Amino acid sequence: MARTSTRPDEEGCRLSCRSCPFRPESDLRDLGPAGIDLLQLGHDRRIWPAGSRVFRAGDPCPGVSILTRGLIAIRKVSPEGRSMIVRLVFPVRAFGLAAFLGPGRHGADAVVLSESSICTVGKRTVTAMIEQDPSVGRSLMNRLSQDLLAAEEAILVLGRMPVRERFLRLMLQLAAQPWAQDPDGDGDRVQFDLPLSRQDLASTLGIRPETLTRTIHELDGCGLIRIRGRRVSVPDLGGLLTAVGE
Amino acid sequence: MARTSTRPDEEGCRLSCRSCPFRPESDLRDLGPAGIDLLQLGHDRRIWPAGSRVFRAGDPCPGVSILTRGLIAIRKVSPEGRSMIVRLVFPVRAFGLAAFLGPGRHGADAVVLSESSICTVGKRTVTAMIEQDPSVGRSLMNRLSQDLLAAEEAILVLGRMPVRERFLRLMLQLAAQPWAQDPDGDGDRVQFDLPLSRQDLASTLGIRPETLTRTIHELDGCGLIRIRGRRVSVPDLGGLLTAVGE
DNA sequence: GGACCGACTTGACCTGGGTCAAGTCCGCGG
DNA sequence: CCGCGGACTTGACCCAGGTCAAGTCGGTCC
Repeated sequence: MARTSTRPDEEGCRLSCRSCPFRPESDLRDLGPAGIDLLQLGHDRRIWPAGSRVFRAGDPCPGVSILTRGLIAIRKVSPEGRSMIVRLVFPVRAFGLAAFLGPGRHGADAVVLSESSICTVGKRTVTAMIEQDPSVGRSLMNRLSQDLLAAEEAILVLGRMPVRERFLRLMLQLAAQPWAQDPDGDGDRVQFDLPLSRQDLASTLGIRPETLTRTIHELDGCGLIRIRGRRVSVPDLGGLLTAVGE
Repeated sequence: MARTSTRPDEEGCRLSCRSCPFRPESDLRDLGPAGIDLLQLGHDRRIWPAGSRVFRAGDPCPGVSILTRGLIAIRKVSPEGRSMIVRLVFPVRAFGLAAFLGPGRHGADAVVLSESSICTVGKRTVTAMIEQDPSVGRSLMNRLSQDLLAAEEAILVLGRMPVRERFLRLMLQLAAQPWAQDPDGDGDRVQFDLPLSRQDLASTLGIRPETLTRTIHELDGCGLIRIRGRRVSVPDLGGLLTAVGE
């Protein structure tokens, strides 16, 4: 795992795993006191700057990573050099699990899209924690299952829905994350800053940046969502939800 | 799990799990003698006709299924009614695993594309087998991981490759299955009958049947692959492999 | 401040694949 | 043998999104 240009995590250093505010929301929520002690010794938390790479396709997988803050892209590149972001990792999700529980080598790159704080737990520690608390193994399997179901949903969306709807669905995902603000507090309006560049947005949607610009322009016209630079405001979340058919 | 129009599997009835020719190739390969006894009591093997449905999205998941012969499509349908085959299940693979290890309900339909023989193992039996032989749990996780990696590959292919290449890749997958014949025995030529209708092929590729017809016609012209009705012949497997960039 | 550079936008144009409407083919029942 | 119906094909046309070539904008480094 490349450690280029990372620095120890100030927040992390002050926290013990026992009082870590992220763990109860994470896939390690079921860890008992003994398991937490293992985690305390066996984990490493660092801040990764935007643009850095946590691992790349083919790398051996030294353990499991958990994103506590920021945004990670899982990106695949075809032999001819065509690349696509196949999945986004939001906080507080584990990633690199398929490689850990499966073939032992990563099948894609993990790229940091916006400054992220990542907890890395070594293979040996994970195994020990699972032995200590079997429910941890179950919740990791659960995560993997959810990821597979989400990937199959993504295949449906990519294959059968026009760009405009794909884009709106992505915006809804981003609007559900911790960085989204609700100025009125009534749960209807939402505002946030895009944690991805236009290029990365386009790559996530499987389109060209030019098409993304045009799509944003078009959506701006119909008032469902407003995007100026990186600032996104959704005037009516409910309306947006019905627009994507949910 | 719907059992409409299925009949007990003649082959299956004659076989004991101990001597089952499929198990050593399956995800239950690591089962010890005690585990095999559990399987013997806790499994059910039936033949499913083409067109039948093994489960549908939302169904509770009563266990794990293993396809020993035939072909299954995992199909998702969007709320607006647009549907797509998100994955094909080939023999001898387990399916319905994500629901079993995850949320407990299926996220998609499983449709039988060509007459299939399916071994179903109840939840309780699977749990007992895993307790008996922890390596079984590991190989199921392994399967799930492989499925996720394959799904992410499918996203890349769907998002970034033209129809012609998607089609050739699908043909290569089909050519690697047990039904493919090699008339000369030199491993270069391959022949087989398509186990899917044109409609299902199109649905797997995320295109319309009309486009599929045109693509096949076009490929026929350049000699890489020959398709007459359901008969497929690949004159030069190596050439096909390099054509898709591998 | 100014020069530079990369990210983004805009416009003009093209094309892969979708859509719609006729066919044609084939298997089946009578 | 005929008539029917569903799966597949063909042709004509269209349009979403890709491509290419200029822009413009904003940030950073002297």
